[in-house]
Amino acid sequence: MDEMDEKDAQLREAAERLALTLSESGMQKATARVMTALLFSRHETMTAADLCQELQISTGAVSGAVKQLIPTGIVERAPAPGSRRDHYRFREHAWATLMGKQNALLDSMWDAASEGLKVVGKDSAPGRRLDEMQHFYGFMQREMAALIDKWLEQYEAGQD
Amino acid sequence: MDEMDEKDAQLREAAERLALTLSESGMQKATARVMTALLFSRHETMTAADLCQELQISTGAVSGAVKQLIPTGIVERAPAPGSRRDHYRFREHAWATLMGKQNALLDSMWDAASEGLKVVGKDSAPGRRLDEMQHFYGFMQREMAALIDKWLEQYEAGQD
DNA sequence: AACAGGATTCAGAGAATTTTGAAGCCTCTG
DNA sequence: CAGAGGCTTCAAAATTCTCTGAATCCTGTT
Repeated sequence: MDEMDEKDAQLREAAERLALTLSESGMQKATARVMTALLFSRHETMTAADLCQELQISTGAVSGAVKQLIPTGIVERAPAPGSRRDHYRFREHAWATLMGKQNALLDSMWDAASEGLKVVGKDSAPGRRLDEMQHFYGFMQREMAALIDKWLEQYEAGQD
Repeated sequence: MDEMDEKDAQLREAAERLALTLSESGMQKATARVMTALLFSRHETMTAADLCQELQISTGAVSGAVKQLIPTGIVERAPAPGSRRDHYRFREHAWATLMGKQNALLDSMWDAASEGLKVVGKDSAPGRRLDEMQHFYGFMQREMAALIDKWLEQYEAGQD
């Protein structure tokens, strides 16, 4: 029965492909690989040792990746009675959390525009550009937050 | 009258700060600096030489940055009758365009989830995670596109 | 309280990405 | 159609980022 093995290989491959995409958009490679390994894993949770083995990276790399992943809310430590090892798990609603965090960038953009407008006033060339920018990011900030809530609601409702 | 100079300095500083933020979220540093220089510039347009001087980078770096910025729709070549140099300009509605492009990432996420679900089925551990993921990104794809349209409409209306 | 298993840290090696600078190319101009 | 100006390209240099692996720290067990 190596049909299972083949499926596992496909799963791991899909995980690696996504990790590559994510690292191309700025995420650290080891971090992305740990994240997708947990996402595509057959297991409910994985230990640092599991991750080392599966990804062929050092314990230090795993530790660093986890350190980034936990505060962003994508991964969490799972209780594992009777085990001294930490068990990690992909967190439920991680995507909503992740997108919410990205809104911090929207804030930065708004702030930057605002900063510029303190100096120049809307009737100048940079003023016009910054005014549009501020308008855009102000709008996005508000609407994105609402959108995430809307998704959560909708998803929870669908789960019944 | 060095009040002007001081304001210029503040403007450039704000530009550099934003460039730094952007480079921290994955954009190439020179690219980010060119972009913010154009955004915060007092001038309507800038030439490659202007950018070299202001940012203290090589012509090659400017050329490379522009090469990235133009296809993404953030910057455009501006007609400049009587000048042999190319003039670059921050594009109107660049933000909406930019965010639209980022939706390509949402597509990738949806695809990755879909890929995994082809292998495992929703009743497994990875299946449940991937199902939520697919649901989330499918939702976001649709709603984000709508949101950008809504902003454009609203902004155009406000301009009258 | 000493030990053992495991997580974390961090300096240094190594890899990958960026930038430079100069050569080459293209396009206007006279 | 020769020359000048300016843009692009690209190999090499520089910088930056990332990973490793060993030392250290922490925590629960005997």
